[in-house]
Amino acid sequence: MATIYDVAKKANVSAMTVSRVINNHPSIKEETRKRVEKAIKELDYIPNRSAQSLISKDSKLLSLIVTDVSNPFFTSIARGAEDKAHEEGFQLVFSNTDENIEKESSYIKSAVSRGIDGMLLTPAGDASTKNVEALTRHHIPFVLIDRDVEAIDTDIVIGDNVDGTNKLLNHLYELGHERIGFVTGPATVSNVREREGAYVDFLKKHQLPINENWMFRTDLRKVKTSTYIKTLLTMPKESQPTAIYCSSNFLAVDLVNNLHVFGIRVPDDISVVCYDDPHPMPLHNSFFTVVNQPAYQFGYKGMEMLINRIENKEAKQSQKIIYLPELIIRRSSKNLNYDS
Amino acid sequence: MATIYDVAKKANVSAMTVSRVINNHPSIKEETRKRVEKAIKELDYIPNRSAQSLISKDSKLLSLIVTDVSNPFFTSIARGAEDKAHEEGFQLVFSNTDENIEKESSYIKSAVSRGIDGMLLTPAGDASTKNVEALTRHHIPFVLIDRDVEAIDTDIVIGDNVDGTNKLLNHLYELGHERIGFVTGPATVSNVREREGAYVDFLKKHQLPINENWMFRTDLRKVKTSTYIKTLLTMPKESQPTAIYCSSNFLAVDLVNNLHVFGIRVPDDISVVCYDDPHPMPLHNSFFTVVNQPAYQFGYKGMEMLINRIENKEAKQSQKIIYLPELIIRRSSKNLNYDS
DNA sequence: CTGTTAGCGCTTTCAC
DNA sequence: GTGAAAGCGCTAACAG
Repeated sequence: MATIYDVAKKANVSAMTVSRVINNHPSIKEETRKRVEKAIKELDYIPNRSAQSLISKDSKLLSLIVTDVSNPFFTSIARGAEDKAHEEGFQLVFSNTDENIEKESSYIKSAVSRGIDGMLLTPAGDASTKNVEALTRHHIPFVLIDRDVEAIDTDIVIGDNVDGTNKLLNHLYELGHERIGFVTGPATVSNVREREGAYVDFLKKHQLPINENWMFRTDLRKVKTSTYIKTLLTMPKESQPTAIYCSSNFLAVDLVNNLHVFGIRVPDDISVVCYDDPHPMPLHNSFFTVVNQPAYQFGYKGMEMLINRIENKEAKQSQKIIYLPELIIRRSSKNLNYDS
Repeated sequence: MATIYDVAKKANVSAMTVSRVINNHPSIKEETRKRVEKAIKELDYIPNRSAQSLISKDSKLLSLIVTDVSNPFFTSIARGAEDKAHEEGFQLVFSNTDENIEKESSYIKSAVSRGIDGMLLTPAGDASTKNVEALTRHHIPFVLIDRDVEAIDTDIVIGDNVDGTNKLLNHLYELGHERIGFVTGPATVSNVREREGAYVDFLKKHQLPINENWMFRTDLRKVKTSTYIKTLLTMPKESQPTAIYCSSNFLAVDLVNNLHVFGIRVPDDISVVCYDDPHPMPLHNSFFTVVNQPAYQFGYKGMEMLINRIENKEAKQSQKIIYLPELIIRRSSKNLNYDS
């Protein structure tokens, strides 16, 4: 509650001198600084950032928007982002859009009104383009994470979806799987599209059967894989897929749980692999065969680029950082070659 | 970049009128409001929250401090807290203390300087008392989550550590375990202390052996359970514990991974159970037998109490909400009774 | 090395 | 119903 004037009065100096002490201005006599610091401590004075921001136009506040922190993938991104932000003296406001464009829009607006210095964003979908305009109009730098959006020109940290898909499918293929299903999200999300494209390409390249009924597209929020399973069960055994590729960890968990409900065992009856580890603290006996992305790095590196943009105001070439995912073979995928 | 004056000029009214429109003040002629809203839209005007906060003394900004969002337990707390905050029109700044009192102190200071309206805090330890003083001095309401700190009088959401410990130990006891080890964190954390106390009480009550060497206390951040395992291995097989109770999920994961390195199988050679689920999206075949707390509720309810405190400024009786944990029996605990 | 003045963008208070 | 003046807490720009 104490203001800079209270400190000034107590230390017998002007407010300006107190301000200089707070901001470590060099030209302050040692003795004066001591006196001011004493007053600050005695009054328990903490500078008011709102007042500071009003003048300096910077807030040392950053915004992090993801679709859902509960997802271990985004949790790690958040942690990486916060670590880097903290190193550089920034703080992070975080929000979950739940894949909802309107929610995203309102979060972006309130971030702008907060005077944030920059934003790290996992766009909810292609429609994010118009939401992001609010940032460009207000000259607020931002960096995209995990998902690209056409027509948005800025730095981005992203995974190689073709590489990841190939690693996963190749693994299944080597294990003898030929009928491979695909469970995925809405096509308005770039990495969903890319994974889907890579999936189709892989099947074609290896002349594996492509079956519309083996593919299932669901809302990333209200996952309903049981519908999918029911469809599969209408097919004769020999035309059901022997493996399913899920384009996200949430989907895979839901799928495996539902398969279990139907009495279908993984991997004995069917193999399931997915993108992004559902196990945030991998155990030696973790279940899922996955292709894992360096999520912490996504956040950390993205934040680094963001802060860079903030501190070097001049317009510069946009960078795209592409991380390659890593295949982790575990227990959810079964080798068909040794089937008796 | 447009200010309230730009809007005022464009709409041919005073800044005051614009302010009234923004804040939905009733006494504004419909036609004026329309005109102002049009100008706002055209100029893409977004009110400056710093300027607003400077006057109104509220920021609609809340602070959430946990030790580490990466831990699924805290991830859920964060998600619950953010959901409630969003419902009530608040935004959340989040920080990780990594169990570090100094980091906590600096985060609290910068939260105060931001003019946050309140704070949700998982205290790093008993020493948090002095950090929290900064909040009381500045009349900033706060609510504690998951860990109690003596001499801090405020609302708190917490789990019943005695109940949880008993559920876990009782489960082991029924399975025939009598030599039960304990891996835990620093005694400066309230729930660590309570779980430890309950552990000792349980053993005494059931006249089970208490062995100093079966107990291991480690730093919650740099977990080194391999030291512990080495100690156990120096003992003859028949005086090694048959089960180990870990007071947190991180500890259990580290322990099981290290046991595996030493060629000790869980649960075949030794059972391991723990507090708080390490599996954020539980699978039907998840590994750990745990006692699980409603982490999302911790965050949601804590936020509810916090906002309540903020909006009813008068001092009121502190509330303590105690949630009972739920025992989830899975595969990491083995029944000794049917041992051949 | 330190102080004075003015003003950041907004809202409170009082007029009209 | 609307506006003018003053000031929230701070710092940039100048003075001394």
